[in-house]
Amino acid sequence: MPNNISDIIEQYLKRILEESDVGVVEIQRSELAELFNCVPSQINYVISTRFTTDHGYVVESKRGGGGYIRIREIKLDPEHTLLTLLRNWPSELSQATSEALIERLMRESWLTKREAVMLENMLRREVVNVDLPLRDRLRSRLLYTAVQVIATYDNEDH
Amino acid sequence: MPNNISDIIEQYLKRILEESDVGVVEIQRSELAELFNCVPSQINYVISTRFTTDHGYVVESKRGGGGYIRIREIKLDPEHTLLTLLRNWPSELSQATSEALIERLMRESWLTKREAVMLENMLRREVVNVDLPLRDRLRSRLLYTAVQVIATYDNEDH
DNA sequence: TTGACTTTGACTTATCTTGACCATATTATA
DNA sequence: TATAATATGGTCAAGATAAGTCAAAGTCAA
Repeated sequence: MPNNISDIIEQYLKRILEESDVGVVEIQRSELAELFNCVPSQINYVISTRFTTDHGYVVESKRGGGGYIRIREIKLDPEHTLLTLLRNWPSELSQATSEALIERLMRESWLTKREAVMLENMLRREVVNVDLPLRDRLRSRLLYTAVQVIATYDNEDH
Repeated sequence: MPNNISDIIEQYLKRILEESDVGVVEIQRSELAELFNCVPSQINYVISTRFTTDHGYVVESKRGGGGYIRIREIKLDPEHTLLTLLRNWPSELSQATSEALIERLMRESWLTKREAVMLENMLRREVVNVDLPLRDRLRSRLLYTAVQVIATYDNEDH
């Protein structure tokens, strides 16, 4: 069915991702581009259109010698709790709302008690003390990033 | 996974450091360079990017005949580590410095791996995306708060 | 023929590698 | 003992490597 390079690269990456049973794939942009005879930035296009958090992936990368692009799958529970949460993430978060969210995540065992306390304190307005509405946007990005991490990294302590 | 010589040399040195249970490793620059087939100054690069005081290491060296480079891992007094750290907290923190600090706290078991990854990601400039120098001040406050929590909240790991 | 999606490439940023030249300590020699 | 030779390590800037951004151009279906 795939009739363009982007679709082909997408399928390729998803196949590799399935074969790696840890849900992580690491590639070199230029290498992959060469494999599919396209310009390197095409890889960025594929990633930014098909491997977003909406799609259930988190991407990291490093430039320079020995650089890479790493794609991780978001871990799914039956309810797709974290994926759903990330998909509908609000662009602004008040302190009260973020605290409620953190409490909920802790109740559902996504966060340890200590992580929850840490996040709650970090997101207090005295700490994130920039002017509104920037503050609420910043708080949103911070917690979003934290949730992204718990969605992709296993916590060996629990 | 390390795809470049610098990472490999870093891992090598850290392994040697662990094996030597006094937390000290002494090398000869040219010898090490030869071992990894690189120019001697590459060793300096590795040290200056991965074994700084922020990372929790002290490096001494001597030139001339019988010269050496000695890397010492500095473990702070377990009783007062975090309090001392908090007392001398810098008002601004770059991304590189905060990453070094987080890595160090993890090495000394003050942070779990997941907490460390979470904090590192939250403190990235793309996330804390306000203009400098505000960004570095904000990063400082955020990490300060996190460390404060792990200092007061003695979790099950300690 | 318009609009969404894809492809391309010029330019930017980040990180690592290399080498020429510099500084300092030890050892040999006058 | 002074000085020269040798043996190390240090600095820094240029070059190499690799990913990111963005906008212009191309494609294709409705």
